[in-house]
Amino acid sequence: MKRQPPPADAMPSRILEMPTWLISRAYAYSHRLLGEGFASAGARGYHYRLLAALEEFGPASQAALGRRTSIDRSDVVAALNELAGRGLVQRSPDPDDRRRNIITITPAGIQELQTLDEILVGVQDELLAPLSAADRAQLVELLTRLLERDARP
Amino acid sequence: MKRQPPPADAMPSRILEMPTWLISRAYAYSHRLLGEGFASAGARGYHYRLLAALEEFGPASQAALGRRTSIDRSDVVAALNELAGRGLVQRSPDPDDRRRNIITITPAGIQELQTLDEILVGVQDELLAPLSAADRAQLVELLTRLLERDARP
DNA sequence: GATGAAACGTTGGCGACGCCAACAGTATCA
DNA sequence: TGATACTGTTGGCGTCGCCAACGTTTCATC
Repeated sequence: MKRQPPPADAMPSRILEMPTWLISRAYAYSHRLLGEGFASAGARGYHYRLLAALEEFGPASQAALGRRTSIDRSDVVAALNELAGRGLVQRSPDPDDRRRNIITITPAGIQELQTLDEILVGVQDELLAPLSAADRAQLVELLTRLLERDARP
Repeated sequence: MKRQPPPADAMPSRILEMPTWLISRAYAYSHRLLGEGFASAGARGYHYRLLAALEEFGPASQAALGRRTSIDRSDVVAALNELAGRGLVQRSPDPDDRRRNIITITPAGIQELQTLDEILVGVQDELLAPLSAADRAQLVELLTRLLERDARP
C-alpha cells in the first residue's frame, strides 16, 4: 500500500490531535462566530461579560467587575466608557468610598443584554450543532474540570 | 436559609456554564502557559506550527504552509522572516514556478522544533493534569467533532 | 499566440483579547 | 502619624486572526 501524498491543506498530524491545538482552534471558531454575531449589535465579548455581571449581581465597582469577569482593570475602563457612551450603563461616584465608581446597568443596558443573549444562543446552537446534549454536557464538564487549576492570584 | 452574597470574584453563573465561555477561558489558560513556555525559547505559536509542518511534510511554498497551518499568507511572511533570521529555515526561489518560494527547515530548525516539542509536552501535562487519560481522549474527540463544521473555504 | 483569470509573496493595516507599569487620589492598618 | 493597599485611569505591548491592495508570474480559454 502506497502512502498517499498529503492533501495541500492537511495539518501536521502531531498537531492535529493536540489538546492545545484543538482548544485554540475551537476558540478561534467560536470567537469568529461570536464576533460576527456581537458585531451586528455593535458589541463585543467584554461588553457582554460586563452587562451580564451587572445584571446578575447588581451595581458594583469597576475593580469588582474586573475580578468577576476576568477582565483587566484597565480594559474594564475602556469597555465601560463605550457602554456608558451608549447609555447602557451608568457611572456614579461611591459616596462611601471616594476611590470607587458604582456602575449600574440601565434599562437600555438590560435590553441590550437580552439582545446579546439571543445572539449568543444562536451562536451556541451553531457551534455545538455536531454534539448531542450528552456530548455538550460532557464537554462542559471536562472544560470546567480543566479550568479548576487555573486559579490565578 | 439565607442566600450567600456572591464572593467578590464570582462569575455570573449564566456565563460560567457556557461552552463559548469555557472554550475561551481554556484557550486563554493554554495560551498563557504556551506563551510562557515558547517565550523561553524565543518563539511563539506560529513558529511552532510552521516548523512542525515543514518537518512533517518537507519543503513547501509559503502559500501551502499557510493552508496547512491555518495561518494567513501575510502572517506566514512575517513568521518566516523571523525564522529565517534565526537560521531555522531557508527561503529559496522555486525554479519551476517563479512566483513561489521554497521553504526548507534547517538542521538548526529541526533542533529548535525538538526543543519546542519538549516544552509543549510539559505544557500539555500541566494543562491536562486534572484529566485522566480517558478524559483527555474524550476531550480530543469532542473538540475534533466540534471543529468538523469549521470548514473554511 | 493573445488575453483574462487565478495564484503567489509582500506590505500595511485593523480589531479582539490578555496583560503590565505607572500615577494620583483615597482608604486602612500599624 | 506613617506605611501599605486599593481604585480608576492612561498608555503601552504582544499574540492571534483577518482583510485589502499591489506587482509578478502562471494558467486556462479563446
